[in-house]
Amino acid sequence: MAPQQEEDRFLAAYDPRAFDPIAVTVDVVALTLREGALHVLLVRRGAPPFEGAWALPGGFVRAGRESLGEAAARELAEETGLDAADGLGRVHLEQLGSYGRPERDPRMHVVSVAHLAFAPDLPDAKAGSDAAAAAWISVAELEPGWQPDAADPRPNEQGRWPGAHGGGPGHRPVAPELAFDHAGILADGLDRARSKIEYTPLATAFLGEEFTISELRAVYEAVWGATLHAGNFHRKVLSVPGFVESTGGTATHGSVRGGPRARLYRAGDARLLHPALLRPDREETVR
Amino acid sequence: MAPQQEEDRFLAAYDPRAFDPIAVTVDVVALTLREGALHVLLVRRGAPPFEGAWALPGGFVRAGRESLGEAAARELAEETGLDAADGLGRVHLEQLGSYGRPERDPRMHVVSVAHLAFAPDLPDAKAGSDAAAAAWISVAELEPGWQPDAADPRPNEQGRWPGAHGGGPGHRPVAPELAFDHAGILADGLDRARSKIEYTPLATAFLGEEFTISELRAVYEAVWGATLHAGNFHRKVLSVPGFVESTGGTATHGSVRGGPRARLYRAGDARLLHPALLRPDREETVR
DNA sequence: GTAATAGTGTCTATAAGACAGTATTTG
DNA sequence: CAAATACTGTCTTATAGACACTATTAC
Repeated sequence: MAPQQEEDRFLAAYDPRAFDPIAVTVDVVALTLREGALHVLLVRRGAPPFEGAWALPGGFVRAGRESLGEAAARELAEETGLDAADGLGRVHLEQLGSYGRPERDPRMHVVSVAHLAFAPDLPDAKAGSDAAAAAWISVAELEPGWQPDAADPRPNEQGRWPGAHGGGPGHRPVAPELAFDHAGILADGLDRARSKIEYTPLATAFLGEEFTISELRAVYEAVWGATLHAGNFHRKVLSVPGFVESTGGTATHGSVRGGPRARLYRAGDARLLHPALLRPDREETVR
Repeated sequence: MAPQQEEDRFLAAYDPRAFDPIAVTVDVVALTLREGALHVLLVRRGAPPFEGAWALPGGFVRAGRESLGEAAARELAEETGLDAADGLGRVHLEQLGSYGRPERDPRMHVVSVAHLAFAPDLPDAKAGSDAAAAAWISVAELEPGWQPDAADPRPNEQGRWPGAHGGGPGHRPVAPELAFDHAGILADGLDRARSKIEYTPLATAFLGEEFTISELRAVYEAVWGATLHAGNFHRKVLSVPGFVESTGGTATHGSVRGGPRARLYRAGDARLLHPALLRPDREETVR
């Protein structure tokens, strides 16, 4: 190590302020199900850099005043309009990872601590103070390897691009570039979500307090982009201890297209699923 | 949101420097096997705060000059004496998570991006510039719920506490408090390591280029603190595609206490294990 | 020789998936 | 009534673990 660097380090041990500053932000990959398809919360940036581009919601951590998780919950609340009282408590929020390449923000070195959130269907997003717009965007339209007929998500009138990046009605809009390195963060978040529901009961975080097994299966199908066998899924879920517990009730209606009224369940007390629900068809893509 | 805070945010969108600074550090939970037992690299702090206490190796990220992973690799190299040339390349290094409670460092708000490293048996550690000492410390002596006879690690002459926190020869020293929140980071790192070797082939990162199945089993036994069935483990490892591949060679000697010469293997090309090697006995501790 | 180990065979319990079948509801 | 769905039964295959057995090496 060069002598100058050693001197730097020595000083820093006594006063970290001797270093050039690095800004710390939190970003949130917030996922929800709308119209049977997986959606992510995005904001349109109202200021440079990347003004006008879509980005993950996030912002600077308030030094000395909040932890990383608190900052992420605050940013999420600002964009969703939720507060702790009316449902933020039902949202699952976990840390995803930190992103700190020096050139990832043109202004200065910014380290972003990304978080991942699973939310039940929420009302339309509303822009926070520094965003021009906020919206739930269909993940299928954002992913490069999008396969339009995988899992057959119902055509959604809701999830269209609000405004920008045109494409008249009926046209599939071109997936936009996300600001900064947010495309990579989103990809990591989707990876994490897809594997996390394998071995934890967090798929239930996408649903209301009470749900049917079919609704739970719809979560897995939307997140994984795969069709699951209804009968085997049903038995499997009920056989994993602590995954779900019966409420004793039944749904008030059958399905839209017929069928008996399904029984209702709530999330159980397990934190990990034993045995896990493994994704189908991953053997060869993995090596 | 209060008007003053909105104003803060508006300005920050244009100039992040308007915020109070947060320092960014990296810390490394570096694990290795010595004398058949899991060890972690610790340093004795040579400067306040927590001067004289043991801590994870780490330091400040150099603003604008390195990514988080590069900073972690640099800090690890400084304490282990390795450089990219002579073996740092064989060390597995991944991000563990970030820790940012405002009060975790008494000097100022410091966000630490913790990393996790798996290393083959390395030479004795040597203190970096700002540490009074560095040493590989037996993990068993650091964990609260330590069970002295679990997995029967051989009594190690090497892993004793060098100096501090006395305890004469033959006495088990009291586990010391780690500086900052490093005890929690270490616990998270051990959790991650224990689950990561279930579904990835990273246990091989603790071994040399060539190894026997028994050496690989010793890694699992040391990390999990459990005894595994030799015969079933052997067959299981060979049955997972891409986990290990034969080199064609055999060990030059049998085991210390007899037995045939074992065949040699190297790490295969799989990145995930299918099916995974599940830890025994976790059903009820998990809920 | 004795003891420990490497590697393999076999049996059982469990789990996953394919498939079928019954009862219930919508339209 | 026709069609879709909720849920259960059954069969086949893959896997995990218990146990046993042989061959090989150290001392």
